[in-house]
Amino acid sequence: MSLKHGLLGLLTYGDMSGYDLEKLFKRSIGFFWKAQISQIYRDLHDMEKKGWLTSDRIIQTDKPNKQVFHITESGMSELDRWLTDYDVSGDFNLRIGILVRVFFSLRRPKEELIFLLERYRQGCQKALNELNLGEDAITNVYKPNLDGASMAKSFDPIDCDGKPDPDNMLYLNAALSYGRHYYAMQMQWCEETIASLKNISE
Amino acid sequence: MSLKHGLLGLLTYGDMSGYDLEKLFKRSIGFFWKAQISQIYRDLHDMEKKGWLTSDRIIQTDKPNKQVFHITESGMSELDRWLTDYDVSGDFNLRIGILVRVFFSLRRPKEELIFLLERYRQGCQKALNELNLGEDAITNVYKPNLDGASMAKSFDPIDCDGKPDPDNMLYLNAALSYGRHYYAMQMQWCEETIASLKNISE
DNA sequence: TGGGTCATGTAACCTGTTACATGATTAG
DNA sequence: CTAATCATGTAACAGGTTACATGACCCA
Repeated sequence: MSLKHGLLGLLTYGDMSGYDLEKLFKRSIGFFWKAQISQIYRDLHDMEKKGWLTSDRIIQTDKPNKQVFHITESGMSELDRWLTDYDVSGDFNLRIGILVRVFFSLRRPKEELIFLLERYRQGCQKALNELNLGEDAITNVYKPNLDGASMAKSFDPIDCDGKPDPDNMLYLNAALSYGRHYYAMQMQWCEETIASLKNISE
Repeated sequence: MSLKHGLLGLLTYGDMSGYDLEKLFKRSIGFFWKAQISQIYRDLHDMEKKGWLTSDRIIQTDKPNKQVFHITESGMSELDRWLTDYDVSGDFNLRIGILVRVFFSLRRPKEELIFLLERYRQGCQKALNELNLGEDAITNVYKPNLDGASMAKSFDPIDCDGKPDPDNMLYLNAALSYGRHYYAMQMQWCEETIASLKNISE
């Protein structure tokens, strides 16, 4: 379980609607956890039923009305419970689809796998570029597109004087650093594997 | 979707029961895709309904009876369709729980995260050891514990003369190589992150 | 006598995906 | 005129997890 906890975490920075959350999610946790907007809405309503959130319906005339969620004491303690009890063993239940594909490659021509790995490498490169863009956006005087109450000002790791919050940046950097390691590792693996496939087929 | 395709792939090596498949799965694809036995049974029955498999009930007197599954032409073509159409984009829908945990670490004492990362590093070390043990078992005249009809002889990447099948080993090695890269990368990331956390707190 | 292996599964649940629907406003 | 953005969701489905149940045999 974790989309719920991701959303709880983001809601500690301020009250937001599902729509706001999705955008913030994409620019932050989204680099290592993909979420569908439909699931965000569902989980928000689930969490409201559990008492982890409350919500207010904001009437707007120029735009559609919005439902703004607020984390409760109970939600806060659930978040802290999750953080404290976090069990790493679940992280070793891997599901790396590409390796299943590689494993059964004897059934297909070698060129097909080389082509596939080339596409995979490109995908990694693209993801790495997006990660670096996201990092730039955050570290270089990044400002979320606030429109008053809707977006949490305090999410911004840069404080009011324009200086980064060193602790928040530390954790953000740790996560981004994983991303860089991860994609670089995979690109290297692709290149090595492609090379070994080409050696054999010559 | 992919447990089904993993099972289809293994069944190309020979007819097996759900129980046999689970053991074989653990020693092969299991290094990069974890499966529950209950799901294996369910998916086998689903696939039989779809016509990808047929099954025979084998009556045994000393042991419980078993249901042995056989891949059909239709199952073979589904496997090949999946191999050919494999879409890498799904592999970039990451869900790396530990990074969500790291991202919200400002809410918890630093020591807690250091402790968590230390456990994570140990988990990687353990997974890496298991991978190496598995590799040894396969490359050094590995023989699956065959008991006649139940286990597929042809799964063994070592042929009848005791020499490895070079092509099959190539794909197996590519997958194992990913595993080594993957765990080594994560261990390095843990060490770097722990070091940076300790620097700050001093 | 107790625990492990053999061998099968069911049921409830949780999580995530895909496709669809509505309808106004705004920018190119 | 068209596409995007704002803002909300529902329904059906696919995939994975957890807990439970049965019952015999074998080994220490």
